[in-house]
Amino acid sequence: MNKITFSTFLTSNTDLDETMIAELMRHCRTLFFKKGDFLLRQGDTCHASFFVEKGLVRQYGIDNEGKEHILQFAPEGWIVTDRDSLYNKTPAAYFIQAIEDTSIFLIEEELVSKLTKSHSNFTTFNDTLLHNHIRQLTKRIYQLLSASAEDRYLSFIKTYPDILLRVPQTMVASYLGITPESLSRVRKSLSGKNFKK
Amino acid sequence: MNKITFSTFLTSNTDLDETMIAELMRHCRTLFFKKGDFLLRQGDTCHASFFVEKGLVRQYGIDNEGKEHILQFAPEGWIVTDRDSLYNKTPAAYFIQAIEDTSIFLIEEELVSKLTKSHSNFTTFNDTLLHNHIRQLTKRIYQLLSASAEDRYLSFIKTYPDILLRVPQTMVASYLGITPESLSRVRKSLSGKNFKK
DNA sequence: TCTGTGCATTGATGTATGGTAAGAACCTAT
DNA sequence: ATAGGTTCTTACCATACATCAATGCACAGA
Repeated sequence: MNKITFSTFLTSNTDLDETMIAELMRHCRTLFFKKGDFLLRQGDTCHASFFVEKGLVRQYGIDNEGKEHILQFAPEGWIVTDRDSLYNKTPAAYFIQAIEDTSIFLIEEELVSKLTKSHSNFTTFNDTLLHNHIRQLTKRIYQLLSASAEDRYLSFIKTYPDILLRVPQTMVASYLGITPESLSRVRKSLSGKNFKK
Repeated sequence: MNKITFSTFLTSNTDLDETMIAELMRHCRTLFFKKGDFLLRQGDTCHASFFVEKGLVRQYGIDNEGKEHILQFAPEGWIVTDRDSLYNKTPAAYFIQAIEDTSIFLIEEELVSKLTKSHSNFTTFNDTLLHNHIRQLTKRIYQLLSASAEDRYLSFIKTYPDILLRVPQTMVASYLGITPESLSRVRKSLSGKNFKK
């Protein structure tokens, strides 16, 4: 996967003008994380949003039995953060971790809230992010309520074909809400179905 | 349940001043829905947010097998809308329906976006709503991934004891992602556990 | 090259939840 | 009070998915 800089992302996906983008760039910095490093730990308070320039990140939680549950993957061009912690300045409930060597464009919340106050363009951009997030979360809930493991897997393949190839199946299973063993069986059963056609 | 007007809601939950609240009131209206009436149908485009003054509303979808899946309940003091449809002006994917006789304070999106541009207080209020929604959705996903039907039911009881008493168990089951029969068994098993202690 | 470590697969078996069908309990309207 | 609808429960059986344990495989490090 190629690197995507935040500035090209903004140029092609928003109405923000050159001046605004340049200002953003001046106040932010790029950080590098090795595979396995944490961008945010459960219990920390989150102060920034993370734009993934290169690499891959996951957000996940650990339940009382020690099992991991993945809320989200974020590859190049995605923004990931703990919105609850960020907005309410409370300890984060989830971890954010690099699962490949990753370069992150760090956007401090302080800067965001400053820009939001002064530039309505930027407010709109932020608003769009929130709405996209809500749409995505709602769709996921609906799927968890209505679809079988197999259907959820098929939908995952279709929606995130790129991610599928970059993460271990264990993590895909965790995202889908099933065990790795079950995912293996789902895949086997699907491959059988394809050959029969 | 007692009626909650939008203006008292705003007074006690936001920073909005009297003038702003008065302006909002002037441009909005209250609508009444009978039990079973639809505030929004799948396929319609949503143009407003619905503040529940009195009564109870649900948002739900129907899958290809004809089964209903409830995304959300909204009792007095809650705001419900189809954010995707509202923001992107696309056809709604879900229904919004009154499940009691309900009085709704209708907030046109056009008004919201006008106020958002001119009054930063109102922008903040709107932003808070979006963040609260995201927090709630994320928590729900995490529960669907990690908790058993019994645990989800216990959590529902704890979080929405009022709603539990006002909706048929069929709907609670649909919200939890299980069948009414399973919910009945979960309840039976729980009542057994309580007596044994 | 050997070896360890993590990941994927498989089989045997267990458990949670679903499907069906019947009846009981409860509303509501006449 | 009766009838007709809906909701809830229960019993029996079916299925989806989990758990446990063993094996194989690939790849990184000594």
